Amino acid sequence: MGAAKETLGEEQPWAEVSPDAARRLLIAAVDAFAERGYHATTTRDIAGRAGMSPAALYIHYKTKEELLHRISRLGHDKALAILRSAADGEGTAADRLSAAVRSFVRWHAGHHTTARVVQYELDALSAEHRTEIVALRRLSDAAVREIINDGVRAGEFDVPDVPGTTLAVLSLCIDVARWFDVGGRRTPDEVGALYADLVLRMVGAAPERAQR
Amino acid sequence: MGAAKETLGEEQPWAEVSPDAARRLLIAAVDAFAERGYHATTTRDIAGRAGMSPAALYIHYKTKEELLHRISRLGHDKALAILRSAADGEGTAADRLSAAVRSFVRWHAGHHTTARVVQYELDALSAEHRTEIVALRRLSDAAVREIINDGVRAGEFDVPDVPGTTLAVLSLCIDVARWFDVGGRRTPDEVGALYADLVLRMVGAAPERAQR
DNA sequence: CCTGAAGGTGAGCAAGCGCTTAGGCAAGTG
DNA sequence: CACTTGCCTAAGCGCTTGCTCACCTTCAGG
Repeated sequence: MGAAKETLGEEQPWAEVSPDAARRLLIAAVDAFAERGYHATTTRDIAGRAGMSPAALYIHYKTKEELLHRISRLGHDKALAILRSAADGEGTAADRLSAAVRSFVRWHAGHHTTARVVQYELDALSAEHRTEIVALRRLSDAAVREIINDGVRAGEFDVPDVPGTTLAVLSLCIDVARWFDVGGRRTPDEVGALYADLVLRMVGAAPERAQR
Repeated sequence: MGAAKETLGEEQPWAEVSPDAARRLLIAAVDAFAERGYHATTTRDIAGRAGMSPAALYIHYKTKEELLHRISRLGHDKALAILRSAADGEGTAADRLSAAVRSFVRWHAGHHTTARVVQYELDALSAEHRTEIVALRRLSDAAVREIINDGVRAGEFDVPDVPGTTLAVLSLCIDVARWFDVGGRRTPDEVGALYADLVLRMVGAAPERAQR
């Protein structure tokens, strides 16, 4: 399915950020924020990682917070696109929920530095930027809730508390960014598969392999 | 002061911290760290919330990091005690897993300010303190894994990947501290009940509709 | 009464912070 | 050529940070 867009998964991250110096600064900021947190990161550190002087940062970004906002915005856009692509796909609700969780988790594990900044540094955003981002998060919530509602309507799922289960599913996936370790034994693909199975259990979908 | 009654009939939190001024400072630090994060909190802010001058902090604590360490240590001790109390209880593995999740989640929701600091400010600890805390976390992991293993051995659970599922269960519970909102519609008890049900589904325990 | 310990304060230091400014250099355009 | 434009740096400004220090107050024991 979607053979023409097959290569999009391998695209260069942050390709939409230009010019080159701005992208280098943004990547350096992602690394630094993920490693130490936004407030513990200095603008000198970011510029240093990008191989530039501290003042260079302010040519491409108005403030340190604008850098965080750009990262958060792009990351949330990407995360939402992943969820929607799965939600709008073909197949049963179980198929779509499984695909959504698998790809969402794979992204959080594979891009865990970015995801960590995106998911855990919201408080550092300005009030306006935060409300903008929170709106995006509600759309993610709606995408997942829609799949679950479809499954319930179709009789595939058994979910007593749809909003609560939606919250739990998203929370479970998001928290992958906190604990995922590149040096660990699990690959992003493996975690995605494990989590897809766990989530299908949470919604009471009939197990595919054997009935019990 | 403003922080509502978190005790739920239990004893006064932080009762083990003395003298009184040290406890007031610690409670102020918990509030400030939870609200703004460790690095964004100033020692002046902590002292101010406790109604004291900035210098007073250093009579009771050597550094700002020692304050965080004390909070983190006490919080992890409490969380581990909750898990172990449920793990060592009576009943089937499903009963014990359900009880563990319910009380663990209830604590994370009811004491979400403390839990937020405990779970999300580990990186701000010094290297030595962090390894001490990480050891405690491994014990929590072991407590949950033991219950799940018991259930698998007894034929109560169907869990293909025990370490992975253990990780997911703990991750799910911990993340409650991130999103729980006092102003929200759910009480800590309700979230605990919902999550206990979800976790039983994750381990493939036979649904006990009568049980709640 | 005096004395010393315990617990507090006001003032402030050295370091580090986010961010600004003045200016340099290379490339493109009339 | 002169001039603008884009990108970058060295220097540093004004402020805040974690933390210290000289000093004050309270109070129990002799």
